[in-house]
Parts: sequence; structure tokens; C-alpha cells
Amino acid sequence: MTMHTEVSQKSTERPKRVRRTGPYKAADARRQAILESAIEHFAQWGYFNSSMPKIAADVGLTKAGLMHHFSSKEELLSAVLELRDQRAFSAFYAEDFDNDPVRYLRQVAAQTAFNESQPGLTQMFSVLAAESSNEEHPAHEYFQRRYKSIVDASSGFMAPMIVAGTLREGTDVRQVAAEILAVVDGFTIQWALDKTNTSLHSTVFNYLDRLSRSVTTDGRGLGD
Amino acid sequence: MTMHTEVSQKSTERPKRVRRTGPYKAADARRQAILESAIEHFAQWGYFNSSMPKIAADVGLTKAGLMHHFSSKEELLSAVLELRDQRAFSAFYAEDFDNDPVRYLRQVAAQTAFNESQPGLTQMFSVLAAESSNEEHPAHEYFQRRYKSIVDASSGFMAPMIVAGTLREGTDVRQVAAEILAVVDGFTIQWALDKTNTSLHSTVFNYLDRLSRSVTTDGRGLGD
DNA sequence: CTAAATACCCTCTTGTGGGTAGGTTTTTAA
DNA sequence: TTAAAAACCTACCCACAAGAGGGTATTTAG
Repeated sequence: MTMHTEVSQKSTERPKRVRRTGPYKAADARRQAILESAIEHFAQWGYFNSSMPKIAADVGLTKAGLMHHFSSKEELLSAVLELRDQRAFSAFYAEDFDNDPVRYLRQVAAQTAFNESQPGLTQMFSVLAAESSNEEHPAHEYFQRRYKSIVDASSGFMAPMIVAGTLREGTDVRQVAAEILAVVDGFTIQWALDKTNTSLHSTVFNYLDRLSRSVTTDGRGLGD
Repeated sequence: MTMHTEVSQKSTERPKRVRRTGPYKAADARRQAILESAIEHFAQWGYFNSSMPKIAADVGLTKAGLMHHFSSKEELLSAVLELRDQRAFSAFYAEDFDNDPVRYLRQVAAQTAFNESQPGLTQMFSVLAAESSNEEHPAHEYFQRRYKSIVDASSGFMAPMIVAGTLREGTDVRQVAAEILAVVDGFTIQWALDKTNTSLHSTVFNYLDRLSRSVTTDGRGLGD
């Protein structure tokens, strides 16, 4: 009897669990603040040597409080990387370069200006990229994918320009794409080491200008 | 009384300390092995997240045993950096480029081939350079100096070439020097992330080749 | 108004780090 | 040969890390 009733209850009793609360109104801002703090710490100390207690303290929380929002250090890292991917690159997919290499390279230059305005995020990526060459680094696969997809996308923009006749025939677009990426990364390191004497944007710009002259069919630079 | 005697003893007793031993014969090899291990660890984990116990274990020592040779972690780092400075760059100061930019750039390319053959040391520098942008990093000043002196030396090689007429007039040698450094660093990151699909030497070589064509008066590439 | 989910905090466990103190064995130089 | 220095070791200390467990107070939806 009892059994019967119970079984019947269980099967009929719809999991009509009424939701009594949702996230608090202030929670979003908290999470945002945590991410900003994490960016700052990862930029300064890398992933391994950043600590949850310190990241938490920076936003006035205890470690446990932080871990309520991001239940592990790795999860926090993932959230930070995702955040960045949202912010950056939107410009690239929005704009149409109309097969004009100069316009494309100008956009790259603009990106470095943006990077320079966001030292936290930029330095963080610089440090994590180097750190993550270690296969056991939690962001190892992420950065492998990221570099590949950047080169893919970048050469995807340039390849049609050869057909269109604006990029010089025989240009190795994948080499050029990887090279641009390398120059940006390399100058980022120099800039991070000595910001007062280095401008990320202008050093990259100078490179892109010469690149443009040697790689476009009309030998144009970036002008300015 | 006692005091008096003591004082008199101290002042007369000549510090005629006879040296009874020197370092053991095997000690040099030990120190060398420790340095190799440290390089490997710093390359994989950066400075902060490398640990003395693990570095020690890799050469069959305990932490205390390691600390007999290098009495602190910072001292170990210093020794490693010093070691590298000895090994590399000797080629640059030995050779005379005879105001030939192509010969100089070929030497740079050769350096990357060397780097590729020493993944430990090379990755270590890549990671430490990024990590050390943090002002509290023990190698911060070292890397600031290092980058400055590389750019100084490199542009010091190129500047006379303008006078000699082998480098195009108006070439910004400091920009070019910094740029070469950036390309090497940037490609090193890509190579470290994915060694099977990237050749450090060939990617840098391709860059230098195009650089050479656009910067020498005769528009020569690196040949090969 | 109220029950339940949320947003915290305190404490504990387990592990690891750099560095010191003090001992033991091995090597070296006089 | 022998005593001092070198080359280790074991055993500590203290600080700090990540995460789990188990709370309490606040907010929210019904």
C-alpha cells in the first residue's frame, strides 16, 4: 500500500520544483569585478602564481566568496579567456576590407592601439601565451587553437587579395599572417617591459608600413 | 679579567687560517647538472612556479643539497641567466660583417637555428621575458637591460652600413633592430606552442629575407 | 509573507613552497 | 696522516595555496 502510493506519487509527482529565487541583482557586477581582478593578477603573475585568495581580496571577498562564483581556478581562467575573445576581434569581422591590403593592415594597426589602451588584458595574454607552451598548462590547447585560428583568419583575408591583384603574386599569405602575429607579440613584450620608452602601436605601425610597401602590387604604405 | 684576556687574544691571534681543502673535483659537473635542470624547469614553469625541490630531485639531490650550491632560488636564476649570456652572442662579437647587411642578417638567422637546437634555453627565455614584465620579478631589470643592449648592439652593427652605402638611406636602424628582436620573440612563442608545425629558423629566415630586400641598397635577399 | 536559492564567511585538510639548523660522510691539501 | 672544508642529508619552521564542508544572512519569486 504505502509502497504503491509512494511509487504512484513519485511517477505522477511532476518535478514541478518551483523556482523561488534567481541570481541577485548585484551578482553580475561582482562577477565582472572578479574578472577584472583576475586579469590584473594573471597579467602580473601568470596563471600558476596568481592566487585565488589575492584575487578575491582585491574585490573585497574571501576566497570562499570568490569560489562561489567561479568554482575553481581553471574555471576562472576560462571565463577570463572567453571574455577577451568577446571583446577583441569584433572589429575584424564587422569590417569589409574590399580586397584592399592597406585597409586590412590599418585595421591590424588599430588593434594594437586598442591593445595599448588595455594593458591588463594585453599583458595577460602575453604572459599566458608564453606560459602555456607547457603542455600541462590549462590554457595550452586554447592558445594552440587561438594562434591557428588567427593565422587562418588573417590569411583568409589576404588570399583573395592576390586573386584581386592588390597583393603581389607569390606572397606567402600564411607566412605573412604568422609574421604579423609574431611582430605584435614581440613588440608587446618589449612594450610590457618598458612602457615609457616604447609605443606598441607606433612600432607595429612602422613594421606594417614597410610590409605594405613590399607586399602590395602598388607599393603603397599605410599613409597616416 | 676574562674579558681582558679574551680581548688580548682576539687582537694578537693572527687569522692564520690555513686552507685545508678546495672544491671537490666533481662539484663542477654537479653545478652544471643543476643548471641544466633549472633551465628545463624555468622553461616549463617559469621562475615563480618552478620549485627548488623538483629541480633538485631531477639531478638526484635533495633541496638542501641543491641549496648548498646555490643558496637561494634567485641566485640560481642569476647563474642560469649568466650561463646563457656566455653561450649566446659570442658569434656576433667574433665575426666581422664588413658592412654587409646580408651577412649580418644571415648571422641573425643562424642564431635562430641555434636557438631551435636548444629548446630548453630558448623557451626559458621566452617565458621569463614575458613573466619579467612584472616589476617585482627578480629578472625584471635583467631583461630590461638585455633588450636595450641587444637593440643597441644590433643598431650599432647596422648604422655604419648606411654610411657605407649598403643600407638604404633613411633606414631607422633602431626600429629595424627592435623589429628583428620582436620577430624572433614572436616566432619563438609560436614555435614553442606547436613545434611540430613550426620551424623557428625558416619562419624568421623568410622574414629576414624580405626585410633584406626592402632595406639594402641593392635589394638583395638572403639567398640560400 | 515565506521558503528556497543565493551570496557570502569561517574553518579544516592536505599539500607544497623557500629557507634554516644541525648532523654525517667524503674529499682535499698541507 | 689529519683536520678542515665541502657535499651532502634529515628534520624542522613558517607561509601560503586550492579546495571541501558546513555554516549564516540576504534576497528573491511566488
